[in-house]
Amino acid sequence: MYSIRTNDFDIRKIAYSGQCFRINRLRGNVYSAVAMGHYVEIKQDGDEITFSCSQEEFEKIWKPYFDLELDYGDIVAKAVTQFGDDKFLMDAIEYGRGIRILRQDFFETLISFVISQRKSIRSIKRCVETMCSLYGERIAGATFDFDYVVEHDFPTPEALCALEIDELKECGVGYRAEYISAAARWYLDRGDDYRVFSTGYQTASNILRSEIYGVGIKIANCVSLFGLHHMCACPIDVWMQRIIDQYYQGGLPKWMDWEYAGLLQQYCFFYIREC
DNA sequence: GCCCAGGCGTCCC
DNA sequence: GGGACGCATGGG
Repeated sequence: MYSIRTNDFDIRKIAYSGQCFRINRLRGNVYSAVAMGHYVEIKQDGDEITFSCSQEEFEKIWKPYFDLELDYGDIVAKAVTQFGDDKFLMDAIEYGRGIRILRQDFFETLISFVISQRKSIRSIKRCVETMCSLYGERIAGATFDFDYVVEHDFPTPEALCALEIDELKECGVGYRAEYISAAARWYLDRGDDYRVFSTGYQTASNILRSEIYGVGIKIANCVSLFGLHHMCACPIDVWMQRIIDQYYQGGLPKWMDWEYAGLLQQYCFFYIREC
């Protein structure tokens, strides 16, 4: 086990923030997470966060995954300075305090958000979990109570690419099976190209949107934000559109041009869904 | 039965 | 470029 103390971290809000689909509440203040080929449990008591893994694994895997090098308090302070007159945004930030933008695996993020279209978060989670248990490699990790539990990693691009459409449909993804297959093939053929990873938001987003069948503007923005950590990417889904219509009279708020618009978007998304 | 869910491709203008 | 429409599936 390894513990840290930090503000601006709330595992409950992160788990329900809709950016990741494999963090789940186990009981009370204990959550499980599967990412980057690892399983971990996380317990939060106030500002004390305990991970069911070694310090080495924390430093290598979970510290970057939860973006713990970045000072979110500093970003929020800047947002308050610049957009303090935006009442809705200030309320959303206060409510969502503790949410972070995770540094998730690119391929997992791509496939997960291809699945996400016209689905509820609950339904996305079920599809992703089924896909992992059917086609993902087995991994082992430690819990708080036992030193060994078996889980499944997210499937590799090779694994998904090799599947028939009907096999993908066994995960409950419906018509998105064709999109998943196309995205996996794209990744194997061209995705590991430096173009996508070593370029800025605008270029990366355009590549994703124009080259991958089934990826439009919204999913390209989700992948840019959650899979490439371009913090200016600001996905607009039905919930964000609702906010724009109800609180901004249909016009885009000023903060959406900001370099951390994606983080602010996440606060707003979480706020409007829970309130 | 109906409507909705972290949308997109296609068709048509 | 923008608007209408169909799309698989599960939950309320």
